[in-house]
Amino acid sequence: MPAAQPPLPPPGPKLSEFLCFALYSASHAFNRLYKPLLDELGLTYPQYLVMVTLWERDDRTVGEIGEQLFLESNTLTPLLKRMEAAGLVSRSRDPADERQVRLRLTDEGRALLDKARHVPPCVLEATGLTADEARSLTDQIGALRTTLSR
Amino acid sequence: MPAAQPPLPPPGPKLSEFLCFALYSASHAFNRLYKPLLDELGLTYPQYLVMVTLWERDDRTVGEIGEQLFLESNTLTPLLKRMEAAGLVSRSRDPADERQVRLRLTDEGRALLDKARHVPPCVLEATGLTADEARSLTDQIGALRTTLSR
DNA sequence: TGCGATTGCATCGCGTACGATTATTTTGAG
DNA sequence: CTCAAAATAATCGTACGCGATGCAATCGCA
Repeated sequence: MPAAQPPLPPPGPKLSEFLCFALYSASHAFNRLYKPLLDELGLTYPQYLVMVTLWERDDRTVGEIGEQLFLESNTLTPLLKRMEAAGLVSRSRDPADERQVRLRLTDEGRALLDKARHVPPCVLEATGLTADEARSLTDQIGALRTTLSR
Repeated sequence: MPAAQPPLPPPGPKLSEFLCFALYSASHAFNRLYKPLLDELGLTYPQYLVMVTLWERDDRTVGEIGEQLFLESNTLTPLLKRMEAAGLVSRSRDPADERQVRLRLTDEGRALLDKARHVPPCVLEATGLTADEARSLTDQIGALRTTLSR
């Protein structure tokens, strides 16, 4: 009769199988890739995301930007102040509703768009994906985020 | 003859099409999902990842853990000190190579595995994905991370 | 109209991330 | 065997994220 299996503790989960860890580590890998590109623009990665939202549509409130980026004012306020100090945006209370702060691109902030145009193709190339593959993955992950935040 | 197109500035990239932003925001969404689950264990998310690596194999150096998690000692050292203060791990110089610090689970740290077993299935359920779908997405993103970090 | 509830932003504290630097130990070429 | 180079953590400064809380402006309902 074969020896009984030793009562090894059941194994824990394997790190490599964690979807959350794949996202976490890939997100950091993207950050490291962006760093040198954004250093040339004087932006951090979250600051770059704010610029993208403002290049899409200018004159937004803190809340609107936060809705786009899934961030709260406790993160955005200091970040936006640094961007204001860097001369990229202006922050001013909305006269029609003094609770709101409106963000507007300065001329310098608007001009940065042209210097930033090479970034997305450069990043896409580093992913080694075709545009279609990247879009598909982006959509899958976007759908996942929507499911998670419920 | 049709009017000439007005010389609108070419549009910037759309945030929703950014793969990096999908990863970034989904990663944060996972963090928010994990928070209440890990609060019960007294862990933060990166600390949980460290525990997962140690549950897989105990008695690792800071560098080995960093290799698994893609983190450096500047991030890990303070994090591990907090885990030591919480009584989950011990930190001690390797007598055979005094440069290295070896991390070992305490009894309490080992015991936490059982309290943590419900977390992965709970998270998988929140993703709304089947195990196969989750595995496929994990593999795609893992491959992407490998490509990016080169 | 008055006033409590809500909204929108700011502040504070803690815990990551990470570039740059430092200190200590080990390695290895000559 | 020696000493410069490499390896390994730790330290420091800056910038996120975010829970908790504070504060002023607005809203809504009696």
